[in-house]
Amino acid sequence: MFGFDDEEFVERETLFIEVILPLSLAKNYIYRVPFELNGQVAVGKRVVVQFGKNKIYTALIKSVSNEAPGIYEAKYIIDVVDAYPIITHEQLELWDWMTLYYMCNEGDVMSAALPAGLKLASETIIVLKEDAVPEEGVVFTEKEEVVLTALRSRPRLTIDDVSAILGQKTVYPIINGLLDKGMVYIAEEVVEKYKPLLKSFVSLSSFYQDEENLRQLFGILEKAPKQLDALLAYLKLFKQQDVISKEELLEDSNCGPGALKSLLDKEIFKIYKRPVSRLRDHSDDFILNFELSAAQDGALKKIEQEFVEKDVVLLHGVTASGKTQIYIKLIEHAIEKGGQVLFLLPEIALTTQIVERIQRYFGDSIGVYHSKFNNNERVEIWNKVLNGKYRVVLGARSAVFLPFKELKLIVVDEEHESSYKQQDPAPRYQARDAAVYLAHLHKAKVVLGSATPSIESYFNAKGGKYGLVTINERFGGVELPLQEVISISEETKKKKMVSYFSGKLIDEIAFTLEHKEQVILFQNRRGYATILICATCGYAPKCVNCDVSLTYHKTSGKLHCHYCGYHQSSINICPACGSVHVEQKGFGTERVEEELSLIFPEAKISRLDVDSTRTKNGLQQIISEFQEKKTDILIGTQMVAKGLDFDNVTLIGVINADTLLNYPDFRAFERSYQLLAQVAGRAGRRDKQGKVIIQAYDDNHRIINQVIENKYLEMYNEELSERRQFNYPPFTRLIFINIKHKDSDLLNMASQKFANELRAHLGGRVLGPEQPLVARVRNYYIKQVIIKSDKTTSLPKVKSLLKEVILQFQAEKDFRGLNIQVDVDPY
DNA sequence: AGCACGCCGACT
DNA sequence: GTCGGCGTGCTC
Repeated sequence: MFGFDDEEFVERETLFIEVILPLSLAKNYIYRVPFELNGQVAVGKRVVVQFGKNKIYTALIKSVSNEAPGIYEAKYIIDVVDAYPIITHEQLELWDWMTLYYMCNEGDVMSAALPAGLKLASETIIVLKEDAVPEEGVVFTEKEEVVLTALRSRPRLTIDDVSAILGQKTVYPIINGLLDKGMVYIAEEVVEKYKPLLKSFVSLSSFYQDEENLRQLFGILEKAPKQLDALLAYLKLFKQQDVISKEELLEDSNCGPGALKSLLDKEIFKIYKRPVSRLRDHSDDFILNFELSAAQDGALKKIEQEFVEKDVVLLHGVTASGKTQIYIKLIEHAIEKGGQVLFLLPEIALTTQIVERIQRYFGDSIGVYHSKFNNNERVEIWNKVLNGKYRVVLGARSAVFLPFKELKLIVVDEEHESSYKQQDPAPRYQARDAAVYLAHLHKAKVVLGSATPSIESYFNAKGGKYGLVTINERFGGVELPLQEVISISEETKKKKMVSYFSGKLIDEIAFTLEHKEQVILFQNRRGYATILICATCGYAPKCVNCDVSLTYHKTSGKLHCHYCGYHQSSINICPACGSVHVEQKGFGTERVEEELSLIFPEAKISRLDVDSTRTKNGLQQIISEFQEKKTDILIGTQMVAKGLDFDNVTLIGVINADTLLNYPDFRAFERSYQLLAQVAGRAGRRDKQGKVIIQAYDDNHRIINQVIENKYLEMYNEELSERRQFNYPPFTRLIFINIKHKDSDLLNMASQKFANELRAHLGGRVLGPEQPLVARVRNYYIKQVIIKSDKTTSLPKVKSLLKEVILQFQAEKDFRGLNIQVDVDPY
């Protein structure tokens, strides 16, 4: 080709790129591409850019254009990192959606999405100029001298190093001084954090690959039996596999490293290094052979049938109904069609058998992705998903960010779990919802599975947006536990209550212990007494921050606030009137433990709540002691309902279900039902039917019966229609706004004003500032304002209004220092 | 996120 | 006087 061809033209064009920086910034920045890099820039690749004075970051190219920004001169990019885009088009779309939907910055999403290993680290490095001679008349300060001396023994120092050497934080004046005096310069070093793991492999040198030479070698090695042994082991291994690692050879040949070294010295063997996977090998091709039960098969067919019309199906299957097998079949079908599958699990579930079972079933083509893995491993999984080596990925919420290419199916197990919602750093996303959107981008299907579905998923299923499939029987003939609701009022009348326990519950506990089986008792309050109250004047100690009653903890002898962690020593005399009649009202796990030990002095009882597990390893120790049957009875708060599997528990008692059913909002009532259903489903073994005893006052019997009869979803209906009656929109988009400040009075004032401002814009649908609760984290007070926008107001509209109000608000001089976090929780 | 700049109080 | 604290604003 001669003359002006296209390529030459492209090279002459000046390109500008919009990049996302991995920082929480309100907008993206535009950089200029030097001609020589024109051919390399592409959307989805990373670039090295200088941002600010002397910081270097890797940013991601969001778009490429040839129009220069009008007002400012764009900086040049330093380099292009990737040969190929590491972010797919769909991922960028997901990021976009997330920034809008959860009201955060693109940089927040990028930081959350990329494993740290793909974000390059930059370190500012100070280097001594080799030929530097101070100009005449230049005097160094003492601190400058110290730094210069340090640089002479070690010519490269980071800012942190200088800070350490001088023993002070502010080092910039000194470094600037040295820069001005021409003694040092700043070098920026971008370090790629990911290093592949190299492993040593052994191979026979090419000379001995020849049969004749090899035969002669046997003769030569006759006098060195260990070396001969190594050679034989090598040849044997070579028949089975094409590469042989150093370890394998040493292990198989019982020759020491000495013998191997001599073979290397004699150039019989060669060592070469190559990158290997850090991940555990699951090459054992053990196949779980199972047949679906009729119920499972029916559910599977129904799901696939629903998929014709619907993109999302809610699978409501009772505890132990064998949802995993259904997932496996669905995954199999998706893989057969050449697709990739994402299997989302709550964080805690990732360490349990379900992962192992699926891993065994699908072998090498499966990846596991969650926070316990280090950066290198995460990058490795990322790459394997990108190049399609992994067909199935099991992961916690952050796995929605992986670079899928052929996504066909997403399974969200335990769909109701709150750990799918990221709480603190932005982006505060709900991974289940993000998964639905991700699937939409890939035209993939979604199964949401749960024994206790979330209210929003049920709502979507009921409204016809999602399909609904139900399994009502347990898998493999395991019987549902016998469930019995005991009336506390009636037992009291009959004088059968002993402390907090009904006669029936005590009998059952005794019976269970006799049979060397275990008991879990559930009481959803911690501490000893819920309230202390003066019998004479009615005074009750309250938290100084939160305006809630303090709970008495006998173990610590203190009064604790369960909201903010505030505590003070307990009282025996009423501080208001001096009376000695201070009564205890309400009871928690500590009290249950104490009372129970009086009735069963022989039994070994332990307690599982936030207090008893506060010490390091506390939780693990309590659980393993119970699993090893060193404890007979475990008393716990809702922690006992969370995915714990004990195989010898045949009795579960709910001490007081009424405390569970007192709910101020629909989130709380949802959680109550879930907890109750989870607890009630957990008793029993494969070979023995379990028992569940639920104690409650009469008014709540109907609700409890319905929950345990697994008319779980009907409960939602009732609640929803009740709310409709009161003209209280059952499904609102909630926008939580946390406002933080160090000064609680100012915060109270500001949140009132903020809420009023919002009301003026949004028409009276703002709640929260009236609530007395002000939580305290570190030295900040936190107040929550909640916007309930019903479906008549569009979410983008509410958001833009909200942004406006926040900006306006933060501009006010009185309220500076106010930290406003927005958290959208939409339905 | 850094980092500079500017404004204040407490010290050689 | 200036060192060092923190609040504020900016980075293409």
